[in-house]
Amino acid sequence: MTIAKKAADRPAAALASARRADLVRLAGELFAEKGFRATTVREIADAAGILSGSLYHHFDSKESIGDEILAGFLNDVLGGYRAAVAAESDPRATIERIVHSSATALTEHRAALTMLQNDWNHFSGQPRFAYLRAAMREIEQIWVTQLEAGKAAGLFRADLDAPLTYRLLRDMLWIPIHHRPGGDRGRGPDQVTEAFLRLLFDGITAAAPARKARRRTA
Amino acid sequence: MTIAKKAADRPAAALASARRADLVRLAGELFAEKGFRATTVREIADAAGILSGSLYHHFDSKESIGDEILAGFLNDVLGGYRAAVAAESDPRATIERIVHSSATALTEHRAALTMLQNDWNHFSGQPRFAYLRAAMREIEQIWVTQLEAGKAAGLFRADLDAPLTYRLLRDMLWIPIHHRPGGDRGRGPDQVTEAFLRLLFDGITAAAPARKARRRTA
Amino acid sequence: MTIAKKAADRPAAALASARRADLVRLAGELFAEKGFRATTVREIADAAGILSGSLYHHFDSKESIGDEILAGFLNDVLGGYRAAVAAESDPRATIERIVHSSATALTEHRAALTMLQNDWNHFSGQPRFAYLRAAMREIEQIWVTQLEAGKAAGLFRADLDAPLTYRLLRDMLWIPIHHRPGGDRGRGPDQVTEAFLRLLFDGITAAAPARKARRRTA
Amino acid sequence: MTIAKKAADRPAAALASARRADLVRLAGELFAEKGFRATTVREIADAAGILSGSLYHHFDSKESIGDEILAGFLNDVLGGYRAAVAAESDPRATIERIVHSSATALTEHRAALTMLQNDWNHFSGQPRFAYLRAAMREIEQIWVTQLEAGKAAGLFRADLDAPLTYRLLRDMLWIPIHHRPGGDRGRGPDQVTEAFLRLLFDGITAAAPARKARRRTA
DNA sequence: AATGAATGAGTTTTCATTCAT
DNA sequence: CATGAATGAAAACTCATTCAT
Repeated sequence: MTIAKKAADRPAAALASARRADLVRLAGELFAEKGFRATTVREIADAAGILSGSLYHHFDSKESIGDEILAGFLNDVLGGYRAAVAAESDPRATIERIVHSSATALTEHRAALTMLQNDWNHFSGQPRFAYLRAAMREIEQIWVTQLEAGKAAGLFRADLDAPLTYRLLRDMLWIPIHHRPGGDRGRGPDQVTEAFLRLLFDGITAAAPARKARRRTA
Repeated sequence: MTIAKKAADRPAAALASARRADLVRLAGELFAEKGFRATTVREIADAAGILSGSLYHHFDSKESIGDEILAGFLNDVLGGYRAAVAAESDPRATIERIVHSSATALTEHRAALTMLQNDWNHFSGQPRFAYLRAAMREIEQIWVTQLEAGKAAGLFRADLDAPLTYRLLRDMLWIPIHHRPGGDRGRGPDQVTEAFLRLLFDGITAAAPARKARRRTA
Repeated sequence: MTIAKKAADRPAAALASARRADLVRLAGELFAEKGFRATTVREIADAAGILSGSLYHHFDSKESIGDEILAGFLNDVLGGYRAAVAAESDPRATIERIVHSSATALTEHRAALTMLQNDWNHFSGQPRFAYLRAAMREIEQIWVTQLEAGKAAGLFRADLDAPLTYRLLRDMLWIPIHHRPGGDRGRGPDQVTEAFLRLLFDGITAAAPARKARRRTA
Repeated sequence: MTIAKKAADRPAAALASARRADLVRLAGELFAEKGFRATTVREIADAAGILSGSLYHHFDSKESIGDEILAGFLNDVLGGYRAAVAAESDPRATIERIVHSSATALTEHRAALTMLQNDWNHFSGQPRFAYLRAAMREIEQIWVTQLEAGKAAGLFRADLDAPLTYRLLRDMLWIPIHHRPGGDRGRGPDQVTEAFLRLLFDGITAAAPARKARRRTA
């Protein structure tokens, strides 16, 4: 049920190596900064202090480094989504769980996000990365399901267009980590996540204390 | 005060040329589909039915085509923002104006959005595209100003973190056009815009008719 | 019915160019000398007096140069075979026609032979070169058919194993031109072809005028 | 007078090692399938279940594996040729001996043939493999001598061009084993060899019924 | 305005080989 | 004997750009 590549095709040793993990992390940092395509294997090798050809001792292509990073990320994210759904709370609680777990996954996979944002076109077209589209479909389906359930339960607005709302939300979801480290003076991921949930549930409008209507008088 | 390149830089004929405009549009469509960097000048030339070298009769570089597209877009967008602010209504009305004008600009400049999303890193680093960062700063400043004003006027929640809210919102703003044409069965740009505003102002929670309070997540 | 690639996918100009034809001929000479894989694009470019990258203005890959050479050759060869069969003479005359036309094709496509001999494994595995296998099958089938017809007509030995005989013959067929130019002092292609036909029809044994019988191999 | 490398060059242990012999056999199988150059040391190592670097404990280069295989093969083949000549029968019997011994050698050295066919250019240029050219010269010389002797004895056609006939024959000689295992339903090496000799001596033409008869009655 | 040919700097990738452990 | 990591040289290919015609 997981997305992760089977280790079978290459010697297991290659996948386990500590050096290899180092290189993936290193490459990830560069991808996070400049995007996948814009990062050359030479740059990765330079950062690792080796020659570019030497990378191919550990990976059989640049793509496979990307694969490893993306698959790991989506595995984590989907894991969080599925766990949230499996907990079987009410839709609002489920969404809260989802958002919190996403924030965690994002924090631990900084590179994957940039890669998906910058190079989505590049990856999504290749058969090798078919799982990207599949994962996106599953994520959308979970959101839409929860939003509809919330409507049915009277928790969310009855006039909510669930698929459209998901679309509107989608990119916002990626934001918490998009903040450059140190770019958000004094606000940690938790605060950002809370602000997001607050915005999602309640919007920005102040609760109308004395007025009957929520809408303004003009 | 506008961003557009001075016409003086290049032969007036070139700028006036209908062929040139055609080529920019054509290139824009390709950029919208695949991103700026991922589109080769050969592809643009192929689409135009000429050889790649011939493009350099019209433009002195691929970058300058991108420049033209982005500058035109940001000019429109900033125009809308400034007009909204100049109208001097209350913050909520101003924000509505901003969102509506953004939706219009986005519809007319499909290519620019994809370029900014996919190739932001590429452009934002170059001095030539310094105006991109400047425009983004102006846009952020206008949003933050309006959000703060709304708080001061008691329209928006007092606990709103304006800069953070803007960040959360930002990518959502780009969405309306991101929908592939025909991808949103039956929903036109207007409906999408309305849904966005509704989400922004009120969130997804149903108005609690009989309940005491709606209250937050913690 | 021909093997030649449709010109449709690339601008017709590219296929027609005189320069392009020059380059194919040039590459062919190198392939003939050293084999396809053993020849680098740099060598081809050097021979043409340009940089290796410039070759890609004319071809989209080294493989496609090989494709052009091989397809042209097989087209000629198969043309000769089909014409020989269409002439509807007796099998011996048909085989003579086939051998003569093969000798001609070989003389005009020196490179193709070396490529097929040295790099058969390389090409025959790729889907792009599926026509190679198809052509070989057709050639074999024509030979076997003619050999069987000759047996039925009493022209060829009744104990002839047609498929096996073709196998034995096959490589011999390609030889006439394989002789390095100047390597066969005084013998032109015609003499070689005649010697081949004589060997094929009569073997090397002298006609036994007065002797009783000559033995067999046990 | 043998071609085999002097054992003195490398530690006796290495030559004696059973593991080493295994590796040569293994490499040979891969060479037979894909050719020498097209087979990477990594593939050989993979097949042996070790890492590519570890091969260099047994051989000092990939070339030296090829050397071992080719030298062994040519040693066997030349041995057969020389023995056939030393038997001092008539030319026809000598040729029969040669062909039979070649067939045996080929059966036992499948890899060597593919290597010579695919990578002749690669090897024949190197000083280290000078013995290849020498062996080929000796083989040709023996054939030509036997053919000429047969002509002088009135056994072979007086108009036979001996060097040219050898050239025509040459590739056919290698065939018997070239048949993929299982590719020749029901025909073993012996049958193939007989068919070859029959073709060589008598050609494919049926004995002319009304003439005295060149051939037997069947 | 456009062609056709080329440049040149860069890209990913391949692979035999070396060597400290 | 073998590993694991690396080298280094060369391979095929990409692509924005130039320029004489």
